[in-house]
Amino acid sequence: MTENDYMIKDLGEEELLELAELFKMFADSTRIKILYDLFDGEKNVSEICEDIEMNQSAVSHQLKALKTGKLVKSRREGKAIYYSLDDDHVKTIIEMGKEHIEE
Amino acid sequence: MTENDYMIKDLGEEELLELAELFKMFADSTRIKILYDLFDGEKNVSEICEDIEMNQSAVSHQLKALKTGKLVKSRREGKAIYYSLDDDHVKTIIEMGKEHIEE
DNA sequence: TGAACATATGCTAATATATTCATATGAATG
DNA sequence: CATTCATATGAATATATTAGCATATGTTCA
Repeated sequence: MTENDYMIKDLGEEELLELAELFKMFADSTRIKILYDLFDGEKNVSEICEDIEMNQSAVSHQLKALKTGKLVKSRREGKAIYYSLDDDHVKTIIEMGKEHIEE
Repeated sequence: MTENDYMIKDLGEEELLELAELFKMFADSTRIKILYDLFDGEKNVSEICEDIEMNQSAVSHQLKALKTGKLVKSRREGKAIYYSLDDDHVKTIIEMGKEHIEE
């Protein structure tokens, strides 16, 4: 690595591990379907289950993972809980992946 | 609204599964270390092993996964085999992830 | 208060994945 | 052409992850 290299390499071990954790969120079919479903905007758990055709328990488990990973946020409205994307980067990251596979 | 509003929703089940497969490549610490190591440019297996401090077999196995996923390419030069990133999107995707975790 | 509804969670079995070890392949060299 | 060096690969083990079931929690409303 040279001093004048324009590409700045500034990720340490710790950050790379964090990155791997982040990408894990997108690396499962159920989770990526949920994220993509939320591109439309806020939805409650039942709606998500219908849209992606997965049972409630599996969806809840994955929503929890996504929430822990700070990719979605939730708010309660009566009995229902509404989830939405928590970060613009989610869309951007998926878009980048999309461009890759489209080649 | 957000900078991502222009984006169309046009991914089907099939493509979402492909996307999950793609992101799996970034979702493991060994693989992301290898990819990031290759930001510097082409390196042979021994160099990569030293850089990321993993044994040769583990690195070879993950290089194979990355090659299957079309994220790296290789060429032989004598006894050594040199690997390099096969797609500009690799850098972009990692960069997007980096921006996410930096917030 | 209790029944009905929406969601979450603990546990478990099935499955997937990563690492390591031992060995194979393939190239260079004396 | 036998040895050494670089890398790949197969098998076994260890570990992680997922989905589904059963049940718990929390909310509404009669």
